[in-house]
Amino acid sequence: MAGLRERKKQRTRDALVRAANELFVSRGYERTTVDDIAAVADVSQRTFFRYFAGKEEVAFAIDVMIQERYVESLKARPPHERPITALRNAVEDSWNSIGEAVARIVPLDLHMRMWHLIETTPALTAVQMRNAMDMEHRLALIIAEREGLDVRADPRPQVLVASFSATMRTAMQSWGQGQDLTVQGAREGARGYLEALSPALFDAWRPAAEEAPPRQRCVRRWT
Amino acid sequence: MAGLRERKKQRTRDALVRAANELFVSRGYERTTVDDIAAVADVSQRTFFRYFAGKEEVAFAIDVMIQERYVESLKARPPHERPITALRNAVEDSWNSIGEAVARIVPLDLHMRMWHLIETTPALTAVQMRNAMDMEHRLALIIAEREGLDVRADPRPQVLVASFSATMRTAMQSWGQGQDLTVQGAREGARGYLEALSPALFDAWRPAAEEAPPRQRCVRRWT
DNA sequence: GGTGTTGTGTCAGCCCGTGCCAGTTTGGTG
DNA sequence: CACCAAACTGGCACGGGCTGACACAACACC
Repeated sequence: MAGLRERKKQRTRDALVRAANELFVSRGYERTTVDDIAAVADVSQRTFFRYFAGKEEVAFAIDVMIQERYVESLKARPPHERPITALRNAVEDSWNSIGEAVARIVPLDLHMRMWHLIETTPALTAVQMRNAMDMEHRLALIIAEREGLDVRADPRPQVLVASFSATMRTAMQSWGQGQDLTVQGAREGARGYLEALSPALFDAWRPAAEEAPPRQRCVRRWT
Repeated sequence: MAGLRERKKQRTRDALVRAANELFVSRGYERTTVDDIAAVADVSQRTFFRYFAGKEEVAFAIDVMIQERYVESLKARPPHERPITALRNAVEDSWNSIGEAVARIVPLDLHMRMWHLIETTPALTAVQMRNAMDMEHRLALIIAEREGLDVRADPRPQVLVASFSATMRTAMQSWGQGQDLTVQGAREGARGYLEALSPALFDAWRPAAEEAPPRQRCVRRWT
């Protein structure tokens, strides 16, 4: 148990996150001012900016936590799994523990609505995309490590992670547009999209004979 | 030839874009104020905001134009090409005509440096990612149309486009980090990454026998 | 040339974000 | 317990992004 100072800081931080999430969800991101958030959390505006670099950052506090957990899950996957399998299984793993971790800071359904707000607020989707990109770099490094590759010389880890991440994002997006806002629904949606990933790139939509197959000698180049 | 009013507007707009690009590149995005841009283009700050919704928008004026051209290229691809082939060929097509189109507004090397600035400025990369996402939706619609699919019911167009786009982005990124900032270099880099795309998802990195193959019965679900 | 439309400049004002300084709380020490 | 140094906080001023309102100038059309 850390000192009083540390605990106090954690409490104000959580209060700010909770206040921000509630205000954002109830009256929208743009229509919420930093002063509002600070007032609800009972601190000054100046203090808010000592905890978060900007208004955007507080909106992604939960997401960042979730991302950290995912990275840990991936690192913990056994090394004999193939890259894409590890990526997929890490999703399943982290989804099991995320719920309660989130609930310790904000109610779960509040976070769901917050996630939906991010998807529908341009200024926030932009930041979300950049965060996703940063994470892709980290994941590519982990995959490259697992496989003993140099991420600078071999594009495959980066490409694989980027495609995987893009697919997950797409799944989450269409899930958010539907009505079923349960975690279970997201999980099943993601499974379906991931299953569509390889065939979509195999291009097994029509009989392959319609077009001459492209030469794929690239495998030799990196082996 | 449009009226004087129309031409004048076009000229101020181009002047603003050019001024902004030059200032951004020379002293950085954050250290350039809107007043600076307006001053160089010889208009008031208020007028700037009548042409562009924000400081970010003027930074992507050229990119938006390029994106429009790419969409046109894709629409013009013959319908017998398979989706991924059409996407790839549209890249080749548009790269042939983009250079001169850009040069009519800003010098080409200035745009190259601007592109590099976007990659290295967090606030701009975020917007770039969102733009890319918006475009993915448009491309998925086009692909779905070509194939006679419903983009809401079948995730494959969205997944394919997302993976393709992510791969292109990755290629552009590693190209920007290198020294060869010629269009030819970008073209060849993109080819290599695209060739890596399918094998990376096939997972042909190690002998497949190490792990039981995942069931892929999904193809049946959408045929 | 007169008239309505459209574009522009000026001004005031809100909000985000930062540097600065003074006041308060906490943790450690004699 | 008293004291001090470190860390945290609040208040203030200010620069910069962005918007609404209004008056004025430039264009288009008759």
